[in-house]
Amino acid sequence: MKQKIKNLILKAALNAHEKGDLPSSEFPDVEVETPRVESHGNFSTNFAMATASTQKMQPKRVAEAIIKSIDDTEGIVTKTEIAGPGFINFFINSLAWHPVLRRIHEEDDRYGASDIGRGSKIQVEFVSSNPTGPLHVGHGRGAAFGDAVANILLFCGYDVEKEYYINDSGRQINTLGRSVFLRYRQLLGEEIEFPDECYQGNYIHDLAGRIKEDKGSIFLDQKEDEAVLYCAQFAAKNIIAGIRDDLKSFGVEFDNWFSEQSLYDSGKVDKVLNDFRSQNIIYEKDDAHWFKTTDFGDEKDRVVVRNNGQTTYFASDIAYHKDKFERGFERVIDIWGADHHGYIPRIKACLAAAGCSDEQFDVILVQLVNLLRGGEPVAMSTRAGEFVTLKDVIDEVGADAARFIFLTRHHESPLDFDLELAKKKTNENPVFYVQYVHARISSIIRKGREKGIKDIGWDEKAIAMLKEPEEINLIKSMDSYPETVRLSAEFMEPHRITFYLMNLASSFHAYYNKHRVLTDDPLLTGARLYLVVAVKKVIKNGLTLLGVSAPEKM
RNA sequence: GCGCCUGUAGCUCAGAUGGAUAGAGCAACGGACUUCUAAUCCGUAGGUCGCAGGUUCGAAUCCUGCCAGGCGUACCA
Repeated sequence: MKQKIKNLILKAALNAHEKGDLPSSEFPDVEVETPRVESHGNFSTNFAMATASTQKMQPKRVAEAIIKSIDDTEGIVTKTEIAGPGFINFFINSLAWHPVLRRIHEEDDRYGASDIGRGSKIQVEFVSSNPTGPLHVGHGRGAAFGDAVANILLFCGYDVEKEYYINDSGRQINTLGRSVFLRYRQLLGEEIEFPDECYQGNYIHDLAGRIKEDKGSIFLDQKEDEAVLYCAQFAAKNIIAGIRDDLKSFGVEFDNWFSEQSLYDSGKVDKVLNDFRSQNIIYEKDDAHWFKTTDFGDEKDRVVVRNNGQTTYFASDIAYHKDKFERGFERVIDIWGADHHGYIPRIKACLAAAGCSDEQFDVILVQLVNLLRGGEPVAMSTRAGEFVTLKDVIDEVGADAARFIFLTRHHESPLDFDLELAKKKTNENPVFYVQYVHARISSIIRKGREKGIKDIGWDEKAIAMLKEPEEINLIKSMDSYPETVRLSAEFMEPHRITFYLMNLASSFHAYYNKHRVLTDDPLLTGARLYLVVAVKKVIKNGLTLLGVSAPEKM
């Protein structure tokens, strides 16, 4: 509808110019918005004000000229007015909204989809938690966010690949192996002090126990290096499998699991370091190798090879990001926890050095999650290995509630996640509020079938009976869904869809409480069913993008 | 110290990339179920958009400075 109004305005402006009412044919983009106040009409444009200076006319005069030239062949506009400093307000004929319903029924689960991505290859990398322990709540937010972004981009015509980067190499894996090995020795009766820098969680105990069951005490007689290596590989493999399971029960599946170690095995890390050496952007100082990231906007240079000869994680990250672009992605999105933000200039420096364009790469930071229970903070300490895992949360509140709540905030806004609130089945908890719409409509449909009411499809005469303000309101809301999806994709902000759904749900509940769908009038009943089924489709459509289910019954 | 993020109703947050009189939910108060699911709805009340300047027809939104909170500032990831 907004697009139609835009077209009307642009045509009117061109007409007015031809007639000589407007001196210039240069026009800015037409911006049409939905005013907050109803008395300002259904749509409003600042076009007259925006073009006034190039026309060298007063905004109100421009507005008059445009209104005079509006050619509304479809009869969608009932009234126009000039208001304030030069706004043009449009009032829409309520019957003109009805075709929106037909479109929703026709496009069905593709309603709101678009081709703004034009099939371009885009990679979304998220979660990428180290395989040294289970996922916690914060990872859940990243997972819900990344998955929703990927869904939305796919829906908008991008060729999306979801990737998880596994840091299965380097120091922390060695520490993991040592942690498990030490617990293993303790289990076999040795008295050893367990160092602070080792991983403390119970899962380390469990893994050590499994090794003991499988292999007995054989590692006590082997070289420590080999034993640690075995423990590390065993532990990492099992932890990754656990992460994969947790994500799956959270409804998140990746297209690709990318191993850091593979970059070493294929020689890609060495190659990129050598390339950079030959470009003289890696130099030696204090027995270490430094990448001159300051040449590319970073505040200080960064070590890529330590003085003990080991590469840093940063070395493989250079190779990794270069590899992403070599795989042909036109755009690469990294989703990180906000605590890693200091790392952005470094990665941008790599890409600049490798000749990749800044515009093709974006980092989206997701703020951390404060876990609460009944308003009180839940104590968590990663060091002491005491934390609420993502699995705990899914088991307690359910994947739907968790995912939805994670998406009720802008990603850069910190989020309080209250376990008690997430379980509440009241208006305080928006998940059920939205899902309830779907269940209610499903129930109406079932009741209708019991009564033998048949679907009418698109019947102009019947649909014309939909003229209650609450009905028009619902249609207007659904009309704006495709735009919401589009903006949500452009800004990579899934929370727009969350808020949209809460808003649509509110309009529906208001309608439901005031009017009956199944009435004595078959024609009216048919029309209202047609309306309500459209609402059901849009609700399901939006929930699906967020990765939340749409239940038939609650 | 420097960098990034945040600051909007008592609480939790939106605010369509500069528009008209600032928007929800919760909490508070008052109402609505013999009905298609009350996990719902209707009404009332609630504001110096952190503070101070600036840009312009017009600022919660853009610029500058300050205040408060969070995070970061490794030869850890």
